[in-house]
Amino acid sequence: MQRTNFDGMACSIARTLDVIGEPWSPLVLRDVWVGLTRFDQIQADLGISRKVLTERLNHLVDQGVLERHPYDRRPRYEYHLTEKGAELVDLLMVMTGWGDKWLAGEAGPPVLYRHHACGQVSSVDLRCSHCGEPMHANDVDALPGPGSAV
Amino acid sequence: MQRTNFDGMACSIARTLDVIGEPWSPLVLRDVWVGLTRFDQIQADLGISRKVLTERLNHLVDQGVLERHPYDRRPRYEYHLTEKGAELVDLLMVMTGWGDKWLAGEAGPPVLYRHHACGQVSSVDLRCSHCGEPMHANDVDALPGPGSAV
DNA sequence: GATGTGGGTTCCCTAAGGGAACTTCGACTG
DNA sequence: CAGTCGAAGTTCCCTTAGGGAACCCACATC
Repeated sequence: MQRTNFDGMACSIARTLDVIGEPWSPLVLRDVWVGLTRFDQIQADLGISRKVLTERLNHLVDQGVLERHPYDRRPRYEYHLTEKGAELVDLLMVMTGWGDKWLAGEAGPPVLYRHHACGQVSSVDLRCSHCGEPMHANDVDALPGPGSAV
Repeated sequence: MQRTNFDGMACSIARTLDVIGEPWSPLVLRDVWVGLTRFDQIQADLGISRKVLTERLNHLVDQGVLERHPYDRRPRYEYHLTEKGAELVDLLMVMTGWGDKWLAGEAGPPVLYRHHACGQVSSVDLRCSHCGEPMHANDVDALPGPGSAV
C-alpha cells in the first residue's frame, strides 16, 4: 500500500500519527491499559491478525510507548505502558469522550470512568493550562513556534 | 487491503476511529481548521493523492464532520467544520500536546496556541468535568456503561 | 475558438492487511 | 524420556487500499 509516513512534516499531529496512527494501534493501547497485556489476550479480544499484532507491538515498543516485561523463563512477555504511553491514554480518553457524545446513540456510552480524586463518574474537560478556563478549537489562535519549518 | 472496520465494537474509541482513523483524515481536519478549505489547497499542502483526498473528504462529509459550501456557480466547494467536527479538533489539540512533549525534540513545538480568554500561549490540560481536578489515565477506573455489550 | 482552472476520475502498480497453517522452545504428563 | 501442550511469533498466499500520473468536465476568460 506504500503508505507515506509523515516523518518529514513539522507537525506534532503528523508525528503522533507516525507513532499510533496505524490501524489497530489505539485499540492495542486501550487493551493494554485495561489489563490485557499478553499477546493472545489482545489478539483474542480484538480479532486482529497475529501478523499485524506482532508488527504493531514491535512498533509501539520501538517508539517507547510500551515495554516488554518477561514473565517466564521462556521468552514470554507482558506489555506495559511506559510513561510516554500512559500519556497517550489521555488522548484515548478524549477520543472516548467524543465518541460517547456523537456516536454512542440510544444505548449510551459503553464504558464509564470514575475519577479517583472525587469518586464520581465523570468525563474529561479541556482547560487552558495557564488560566484554567475552557480551551477548545475555537478558543485559540495558532502561531508559528520555534520548531516550525521556515 | 481488506481493512476490517470496527463498527461492531461497543467501544467509543473504535467508533471514533471509524470516523477519523483512516490515514490522512486527521491531517485533513487540521488543514480545514487552519483555513485550507479547498480541494487543491489541501492536496498541495499535504501532498496526498487526489484520489485518496476525494475519498477522505466524502467520508468526512458523510460522517457529518465536514460540510460542503458552494462558492461558485460551478460545482466548487469549500469544506468547513461542523460542530461535530470542531469538537474533533479538540482531540487534535491533545494530540498536538503529546507530540510537542514527546516528539518535538530540540527544535521545540512547530506551532503554538494562544488562548483567547487569557491571551497567553498555552496548552490544554485534562480535568475532571465534575471536580475540576486533573484527570489522567491513571486517575480513573473504567466501569461498564449502559451501552456495553453484555 | 483556444486556453485556463478547480475538482474530481480512471488506470496501473505496489505494498499492507487478513487468515490460516506452521514453527519454536520450554514445560508438563505419564 | 517420548509425547503433548501453549504462548508467541513467522510464513505464505490472496485481496485490497494507497500513490502517482494522466485524463475529464463544466464553466470562464481572452
